[in-house]
Amino acid sequence: MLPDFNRLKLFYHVYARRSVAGAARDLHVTQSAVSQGLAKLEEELETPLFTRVHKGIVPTPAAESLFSMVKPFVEALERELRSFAASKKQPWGVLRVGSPRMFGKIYMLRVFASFREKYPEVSFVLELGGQEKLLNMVRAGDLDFTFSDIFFAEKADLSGLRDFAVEPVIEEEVILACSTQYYEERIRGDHSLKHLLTLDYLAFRPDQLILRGWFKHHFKRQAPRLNISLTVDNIQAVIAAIDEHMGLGVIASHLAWEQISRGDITAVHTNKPPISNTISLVQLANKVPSLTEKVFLRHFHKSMAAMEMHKDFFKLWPQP
Amino acid sequence: MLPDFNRLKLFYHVYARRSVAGAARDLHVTQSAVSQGLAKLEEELETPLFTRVHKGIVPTPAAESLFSMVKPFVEALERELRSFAASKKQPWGVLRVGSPRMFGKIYMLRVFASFREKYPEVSFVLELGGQEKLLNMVRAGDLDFTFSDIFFAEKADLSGLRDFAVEPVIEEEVILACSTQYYEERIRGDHSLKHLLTLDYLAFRPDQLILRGWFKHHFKRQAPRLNISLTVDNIQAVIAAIDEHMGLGVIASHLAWEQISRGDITAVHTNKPPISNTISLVQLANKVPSLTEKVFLRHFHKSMAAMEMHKDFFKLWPQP
DNA sequence: CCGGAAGCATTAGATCTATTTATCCAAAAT
DNA sequence: ATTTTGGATAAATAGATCTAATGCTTCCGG
Repeated sequence: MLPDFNRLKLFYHVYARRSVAGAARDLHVTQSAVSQGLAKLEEELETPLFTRVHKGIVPTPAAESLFSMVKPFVEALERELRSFAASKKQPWGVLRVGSPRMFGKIYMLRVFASFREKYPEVSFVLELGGQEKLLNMVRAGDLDFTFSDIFFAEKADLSGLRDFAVEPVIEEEVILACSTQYYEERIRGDHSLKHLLTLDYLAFRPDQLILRGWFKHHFKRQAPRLNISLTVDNIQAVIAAIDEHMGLGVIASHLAWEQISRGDITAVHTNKPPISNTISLVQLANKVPSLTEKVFLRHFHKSMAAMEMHKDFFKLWPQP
Repeated sequence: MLPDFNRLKLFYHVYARRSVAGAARDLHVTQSAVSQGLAKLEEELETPLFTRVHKGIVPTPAAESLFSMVKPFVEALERELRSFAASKKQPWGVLRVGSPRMFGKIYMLRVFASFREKYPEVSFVLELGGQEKLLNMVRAGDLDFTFSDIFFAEKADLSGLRDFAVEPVIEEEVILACSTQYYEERIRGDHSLKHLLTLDYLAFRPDQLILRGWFKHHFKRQAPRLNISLTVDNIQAVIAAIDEHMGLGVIASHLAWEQISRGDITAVHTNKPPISNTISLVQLANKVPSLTEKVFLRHFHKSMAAMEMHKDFFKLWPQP
């Protein structure tokens, strides 16, 4: 069906130089090789590409139109090759990373911004979404890597993780919290399941997965219907709702650290340690990371390390 | 420098199928061949194109951007191949023909029009101009063929005609003519060189080549300065000027045949036969004509044959 | 007019490389 | 446990590509 592509490369040189011998020089082969190759191409295409004249060759219309498609290809290819080479010397190009919504909005955007200050040649595609979707995108090559939290995930399809390399990058303490005022009015130390079920809840996303997760972890049973006073897909909005005394929400403690230290927000502990939400970097195990990727991940880890210095502050539990 | 093009073709299939084994099936080779070829391509580019996962491969960003340039090329190539095949079954595409201005405007446009009635898939590029320019364009492959008149050419570079095939297609009788009224008033049978030099002339193009040619032919000497009353590059305008009694112009007799038969225009003969201007079809000798070309030239010759039926009417000379 | 030189085609033989055959490995499906 | 699937690797081979040599034709310089 398609002709031999190397002969098209040969044709490209012959046409560009309008000369068999010239192309031979360009390609560092003998004139005979070019002559034979060209003849074979014409045979393959069943179309004469050049009419032979005394000392030289003259392209036919077929050659012109063939060249008009080979030329842009060769040129694009050369550009491509140069960009491959360039991105081996310095970070360059697009980095496509996935992240859980919360983590992405809070951390990643900041890291991207600071990275781009140093490497403006690198741009980012940030894909926010559920872990399953993100992992599938990594598996399909649509993302270079993704961040993923194990807890928030429903049933981590651990069997399918064979191909992935998973590296924990940060641990969050997941707490159920409300405003101190709400706590004083409605809870006053009664952390029993029965009592908690009478209160108002703030759901992060309609599936209430996170709330259910909290109850499952702390009471070993599926949470029954909860009074949902607000559903919203933005964790900052959940915290704002807590501030407004609208009820209880599950958040990462450090996200509301200021309010907690000031005493505006209070966590509801049980006798079990709080959920530890590990956020991990997930990528294909055998992937050879590009320079861009390596430099970015080094930058990312540095940023995380800087935050880890506050790590102790983020721990509410064990209670004093 | 550039990678092996056949491996790019291989890459195209591997990427399209996201599978080494799949590409092997497409290409009718073994899985091993594809695996090795792909490995070599990655080596050539010094860039991993796929990361190997358990049962399969996942494209890297480099593969994506490479594919984004290979894909349009392959598709364009397939289209091209189809159009090559199509134009072997029926006339198709563009025919680029050269012609002397006069001949082109008078004859060629008509022939094109009638051809396109039958083969609307064929379009034309008509290049009007001097013979040297047109021959060079044929030599360079910019025209498929050209029509050329030998007489009107200055010094036909006959040495350089080795590569051309020349085939006469029509003979014109070239005459010096004026309006009968002008003839009666200013010439009255005195066709001597001396007398003729006192008259007014109409030049077709500023170089006066044609007028000079007429004098050289009939009096065996270079024509001295002539009174040029009008210079114009359109032969119809020359005839119109003759009609308006502005002077003498050199034209092909058949172009003013009606006026001549009506007695409105008179030719100035000498004792030598008039110039015979042979218009020939010129093309590269070794060229294999495309189907389009063959069909068109057959059509052209038929049209010419139809005109040749009037051939006798076009002869003014020998005078009765 | 004659002997290079330039440009391409052609042939036969040498070289190279793309492909196959065969084997292996790991995970998934049966 | 066994088979199946997708891929990697090593060695052998078949086939394509390239070179060397030669011929052909035209142009050019002496």
